[in-house]
Amino acid sequence: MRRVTLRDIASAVGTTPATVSKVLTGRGDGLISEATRQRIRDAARELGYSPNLAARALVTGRTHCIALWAETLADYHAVVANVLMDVLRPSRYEMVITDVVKHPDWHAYFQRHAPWPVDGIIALDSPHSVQSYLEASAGRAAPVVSAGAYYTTQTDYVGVDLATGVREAAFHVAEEGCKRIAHLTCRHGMRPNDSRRLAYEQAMAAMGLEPVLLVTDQSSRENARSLVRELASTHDLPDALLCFNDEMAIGAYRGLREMGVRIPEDVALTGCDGIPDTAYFDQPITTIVQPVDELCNQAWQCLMNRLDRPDLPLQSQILPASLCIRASSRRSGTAAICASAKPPDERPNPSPAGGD
Amino acid sequence: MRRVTLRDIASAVGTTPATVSKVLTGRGDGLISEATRQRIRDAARELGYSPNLAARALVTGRTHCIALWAETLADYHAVVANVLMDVLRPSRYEMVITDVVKHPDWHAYFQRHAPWPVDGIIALDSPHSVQSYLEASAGRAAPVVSAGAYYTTQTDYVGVDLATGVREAAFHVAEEGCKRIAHLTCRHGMRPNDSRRLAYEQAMAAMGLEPVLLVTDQSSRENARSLVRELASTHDLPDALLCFNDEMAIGAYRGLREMGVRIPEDVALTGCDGIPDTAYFDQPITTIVQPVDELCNQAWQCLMNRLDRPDLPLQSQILPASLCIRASSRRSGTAAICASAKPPDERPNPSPAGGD
DNA sequence: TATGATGCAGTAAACGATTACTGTCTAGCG
DNA sequence: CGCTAGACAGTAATCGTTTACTGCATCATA
Repeated sequence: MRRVTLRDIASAVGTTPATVSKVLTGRGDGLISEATRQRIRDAARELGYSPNLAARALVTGRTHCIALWAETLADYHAVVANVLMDVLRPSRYEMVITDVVKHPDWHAYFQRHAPWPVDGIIALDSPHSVQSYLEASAGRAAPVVSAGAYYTTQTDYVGVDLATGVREAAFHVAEEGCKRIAHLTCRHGMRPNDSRRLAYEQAMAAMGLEPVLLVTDQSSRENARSLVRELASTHDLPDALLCFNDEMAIGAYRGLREMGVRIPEDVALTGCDGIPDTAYFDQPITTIVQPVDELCNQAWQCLMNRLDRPDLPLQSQILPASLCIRASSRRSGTAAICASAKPPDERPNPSPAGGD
Repeated sequence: MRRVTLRDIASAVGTTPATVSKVLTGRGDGLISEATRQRIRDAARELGYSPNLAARALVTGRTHCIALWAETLADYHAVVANVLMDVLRPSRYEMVITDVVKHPDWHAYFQRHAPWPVDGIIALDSPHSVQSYLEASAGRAAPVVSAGAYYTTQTDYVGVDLATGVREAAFHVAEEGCKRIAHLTCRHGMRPNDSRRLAYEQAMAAMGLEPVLLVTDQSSRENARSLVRELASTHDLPDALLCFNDEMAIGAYRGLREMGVRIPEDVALTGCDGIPDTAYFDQPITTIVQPVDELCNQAWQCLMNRLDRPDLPLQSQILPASLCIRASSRRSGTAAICASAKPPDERPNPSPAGGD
């Protein structure tokens, strides 16, 4: 069954596609009589018309679709993706998600996708993909807004200041009586410009403590878990573990508990990002909460601005993160100190699995 | 800077857009001389050409884009989305994600999107959206493959048999000595055709035990948590809690621990879906593991089949799930019994937050 | 009765690709 | 020399919209 087109409606009503287009896009308000408008709308409904968005995109140059670039859809990234969808919903924009990082050949990928199907891109913590993209498409690219913890001057940027949170975390565990405070990070956290590691080292220096860097290959739960198990079996554990992100904190949590290590009595534990999961453990995990709602809203607004006025100077802004102190790092008996003391997943979550 | 088009390449090489198109799409193999082909390819690279996919889609009728409909991008759904992206990657297809459920006006939504930008749709546990879609678009729709736990005869279907898992779970906790075995579910789980609840009731009947249904409004962690806390405070707890899904199990876990209830000694706990999180708790949570890889592969293949041969009869298949028994339900001292004894997130997870 | 406004709707040219056809040129053959 | 086949490339229609422009009544005004 062939799709219904403007022409079909036009001939049903006895008019032309142009008129139908004007009416259906709402651009015919002073131009087409109310009677005709009504007849066209009725016919459209009756025939089950829906526009061919490819044709529309071809002529308008807009697809009403944006891309989210993230390395994966798990964990923190999934949280962001979810919020971003909430932000987009009223806007009539769709979102295509690409795990840029996993694509074996960026250049080929960009060659194919530089122009499409998106009007713009929000790149979450993907500085290298962005750079690669900008190079590959030399000015002809859909605009990019970088978001996340990695600063860039090549695109609009909405960042989160995790460094302050990490410093606070370091001081906090010190106040709780920890002496040997380690930073559990990964290869990426070891890059020269990683703000979390730098903040950790800074804080340690300020307190006159020796920094201890524990580095895994990737920031996965399993990597953190096995590293911690190894440490525990050689009795080489620090008494505080500040983790690169919540994933690593959760892996470390499990590793410690498996080895019979008590949290926080033997080892105080903190994560970073503020994903909901951290709140549900026997000892809820202290974490640095990212302002995800704000991040998504700002990134979206920024992108819309850029689409409206492509030659604005590059914008950039940094949002604050906040340390949420929970049981995993609290040795003294003080009460919870946390921006959001309750589990952070109070975001309306309307339907159950199998729902809709 | 205007985008580069076929015409630009053509005039650079001194030929026509048609020829360029043939070469660049690989359809010019016997038709265009090798010399010309080379010149065209060089020019394309040099000018930084990338095709306008809207134009291509308009004439070919294919967008090389599919939609994933899910209610959210968290939890189990995020796991599926992630795997699906892995499945899609080699195929040169993109994925747009829509949380159909949250759209306030389905009909309006479908009116806008029925045709686009997708060649097909994979609908994860979204029976109502699918139905609504099929009605709204009467045969003119992009094909849909339903996936998940809710059976439908209106589209191709790749399902997962959770019922068997639930029965096994019920028998398992009974064997562990539980007498008062409750099912913690939500409004959706109470629908007449919910296979999990039915399986639970069946198993209870088979064992001659009284079924106890605990029902929350939605399947969220927080709902489960508060319900369980209430139960604990009125000393009305069962000694086993079979949860609708892992979300509810995790919420229940937290609720129980907050109230000082021991798992599994006081209450044995099981979840459903097999999301990685369940493996990291002090008492790792028994769960029914969905074969997500298989699910995604089959759904994708099914969709591709349908696109190739639109008038094939509807296909449907059911995949088995498997009970993964962990500490949260094991009262006797037996060893782990689990298809995958290790945490289920061994799927390559190449990069850390902030990576790329 | 000319003269513009004004209100409505049609005309036709894009947008950038794909593709069925048509055409030209050369070579080979009888 | 005439004819055909094959190799190569150009022509032009098409996909379904949007939109700048033109056209035609009708009606009020000078």
